[in-house]
Amino acid sequence: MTLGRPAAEASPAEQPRRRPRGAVRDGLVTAGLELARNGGPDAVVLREATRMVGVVPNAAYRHFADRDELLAAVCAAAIGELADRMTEGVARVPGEYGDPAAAGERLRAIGTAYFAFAHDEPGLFATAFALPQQHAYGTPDDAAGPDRTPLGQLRAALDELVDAGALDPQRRLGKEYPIWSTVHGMAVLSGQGPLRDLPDVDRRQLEELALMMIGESLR
Amino acid sequence: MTLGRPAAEASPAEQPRRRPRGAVRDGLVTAGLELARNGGPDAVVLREATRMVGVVPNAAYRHFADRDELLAAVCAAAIGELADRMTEGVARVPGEYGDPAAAGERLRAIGTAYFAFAHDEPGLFATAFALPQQHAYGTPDDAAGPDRTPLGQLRAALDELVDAGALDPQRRLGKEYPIWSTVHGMAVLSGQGPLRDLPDVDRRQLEELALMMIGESLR
DNA sequence: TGTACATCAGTGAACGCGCGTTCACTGATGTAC
DNA sequence: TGTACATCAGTGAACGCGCGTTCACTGATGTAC
Repeated sequence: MTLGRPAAEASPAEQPRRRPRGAVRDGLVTAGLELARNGGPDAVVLREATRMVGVVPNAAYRHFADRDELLAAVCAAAIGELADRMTEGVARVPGEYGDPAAAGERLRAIGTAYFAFAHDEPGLFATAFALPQQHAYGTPDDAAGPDRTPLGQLRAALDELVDAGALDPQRRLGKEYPIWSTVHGMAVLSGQGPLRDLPDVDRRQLEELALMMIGESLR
Repeated sequence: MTLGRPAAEASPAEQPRRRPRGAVRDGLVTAGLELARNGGPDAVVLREATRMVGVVPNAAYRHFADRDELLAAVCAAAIGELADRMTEGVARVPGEYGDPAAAGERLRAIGTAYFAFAHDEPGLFATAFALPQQHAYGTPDDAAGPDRTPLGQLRAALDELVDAGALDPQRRLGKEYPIWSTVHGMAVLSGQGPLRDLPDVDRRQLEELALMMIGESLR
């Protein structure tokens, strides 16, 4: 898998050798993301990323202070992929805002997307939580607009349940954290964790149990 | 921190140079455990462990096929420490077997011990779940006798709740997994995870919310 | 009880590896006047 | 519009590092007869 041109087969003066602004940086992040996809955070090797982009290793230092800063960017991208999956899952649920049943389904869709991401992309999932220093998990990238982070989307789903009258505002307080924990814990245990060798059927059943437990705790 | 004698200051022929049987192997595991305590699974470096024991690097290969086998032993030891903490926590709860309130407290003690271990020993906690290949989590080391593994102890607590009449046997089925997930998820998120920078007070509050959610799901 | 021999558990030296990172450089691009 | 210069984004070469692992060896311990 090669991104950009490897130096070996350089274009024969047809194009300026210079890449468009930001292309190398973007390429490094994309390459790092691919490495993370296949091997988790430890596989995000700076030299390998530069090789994939077709650039000399130290060129990376024009764009990142060190390897950790590259990893941070990759990590943010991984979180973004998880967030996208959630958004898609939620969008797929019919029913207008405030409908109690639909609100419940949307919350469930968030959990399901979480499980699916952890299962389909174990490397990215691990990377999303291998934050070298930053969070970017609960803090919106923009001050305005809806919070598209995973935690933000979970909060929105719970808020809708309250608006729909399906959840007592009193019991809403802080509920996102135990719920997140339950989903995350199951994803970890059945993914990389001790339950990772379970057959698919069993795993799905455990995931279902987790979602049911969450449902119970909202009733 | 040095275990055993470093080769430098060898005893001047006072003792036979030979260590008692199994001492080097045990020393390597102990050294590895110490490394894991301070830096997680990645810090379990074979050469460093041999240095701590005071033995030449390749001596380790008399006792382990490779680094992964050493890590597996260290990982098992870390799981053992977690299990010990649970056992102690449960033992500290008064009230005889079958008393509903006491049974509930014992289940809670298991969760509390889990949180405390994750918080006090983040390196060991991470190592306990960095299983290179094996499980040893839900499978008892002995066919006979009570299951002392973390999952085994959780199961026992739930079984007692059933025996005490505090939990419908119907609802008992598979409950250990969502419960484990909730506790594990919270431990991970607030430990190494995105919530790791929370002040102690807030963290404890979230842990409490997780335990409450578990309580609700048993009612 | 004594001898012969196999096994065990260590030593010493070396290997190849790939990594992150630094240095001095160069040529293209963008900017000020 | 043209020139002078600063900045940007790459190259090329090299570094030190510590790791896991292999090889051939040696001397002590345990075992068979």
